[in-house]
Amino acid sequence: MGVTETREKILTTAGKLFGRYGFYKTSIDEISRMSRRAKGSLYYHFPSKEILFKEVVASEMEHLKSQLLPVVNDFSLYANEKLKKYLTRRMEVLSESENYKETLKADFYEHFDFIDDLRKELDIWEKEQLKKIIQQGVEENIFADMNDKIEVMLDVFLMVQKGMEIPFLLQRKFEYYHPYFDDLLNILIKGLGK
Amino acid sequence: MGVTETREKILTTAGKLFGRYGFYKTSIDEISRMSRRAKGSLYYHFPSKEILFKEVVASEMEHLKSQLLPVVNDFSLYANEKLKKYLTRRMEVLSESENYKETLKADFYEHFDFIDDLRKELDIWEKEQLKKIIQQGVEENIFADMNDKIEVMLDVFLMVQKGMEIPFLLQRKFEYYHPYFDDLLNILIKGLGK
DNA sequence: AATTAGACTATAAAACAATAATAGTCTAAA
DNA sequence: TTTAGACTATTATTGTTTTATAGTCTAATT
Repeated sequence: MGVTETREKILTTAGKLFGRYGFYKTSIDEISRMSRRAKGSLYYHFPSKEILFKEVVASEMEHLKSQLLPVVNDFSLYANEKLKKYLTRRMEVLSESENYKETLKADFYEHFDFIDDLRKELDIWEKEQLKKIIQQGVEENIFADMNDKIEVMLDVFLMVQKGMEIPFLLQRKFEYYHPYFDDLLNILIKGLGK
Repeated sequence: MGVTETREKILTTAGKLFGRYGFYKTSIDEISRMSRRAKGSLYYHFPSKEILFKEVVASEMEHLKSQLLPVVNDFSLYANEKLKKYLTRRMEVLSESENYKETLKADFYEHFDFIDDLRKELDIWEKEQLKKIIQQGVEENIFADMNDKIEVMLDVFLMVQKGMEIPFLLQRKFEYYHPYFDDLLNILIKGLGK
């Protein structure tokens, strides 16, 4: 039994339990029992329940990145198609990311502030990717050049994304609005156009 | 003391209390006490606490409409400016509508289904107004004609609006994002453009 | 160095029962 | 149409006891 194996087992079990029952309704003893590892083992690898949860969320965020990166780096796509694909894929992946959703829910009534730095990190990463796409679009002469306004616009973009997360991910309206989502993106992309 | 006077007094007092303490933390006895009307009087005018609250919300919605209608009917404005003014005014008015916000909060954990029909009514009204503005823009040759797609686009519009309500109205990000809101609207309007 | 079982503690949550608050009704009077 | 106030059935609240939980520690095992 290697070190990585135990750590990984704990992490995936915790991911499933937290994802299903939420942070508060999942106990360390339960994770220990279900992963078939001693409690001491959990605390050998993770100093606290919060940090364990944080790592679970972090791995979901890594998964999101791993799904988005190929889109960003696919240079057979024009910037407008790329942006559309990016945003669609993003929602698809997040709609399966139970623990990310859990943090959204929590945000509403209690707020897990121990997750804040992860969120900020993801925001920065996403802004970088979106910036690349928009700059590609400017070079391809399909997006208007916003010069110094680009940073502000990226903030607006993230805000809109976040605004949609609650109805889409928590109120399960993504499936319902999926057919219209395409039209919304078309408007957005046209709005960015030259 | 006329009939209308008592009804009105109860309604405004209830509006203030519900707006400040929420539906559950405001009691009928409190409303009775603060409005200086007997409990029997409340029940003479309003058959239940729920319906009283509903009327309070309804009056906030009427206020919103009264603020938006002059914008819609101001034909000195081009459709793009009009749409921008409409959406900005909408957020401004709603950010002061404490009981509307209360229903948003409730939507999240308990959901007041006795308010659903009011919401649906407002949605229909808003779609009508937005439709007028968009059609005006098409006639003015500044918005692209979306023909049969217009109904779908209106749904998308409402969805985006609702998506923004939570961060804007509940998480008080409206003030923070206010300077960027303008840029967002510019993109949206350009996206609708010819 | 990594893992285990299990005892242990301080704190937080659940369960329960007693008490108070509340929505809604009713009456008799003004 | 409005009032004061008594009344009831149902919910909340409060305080107390019991149980569950996060986190620690140890001694043994691999």
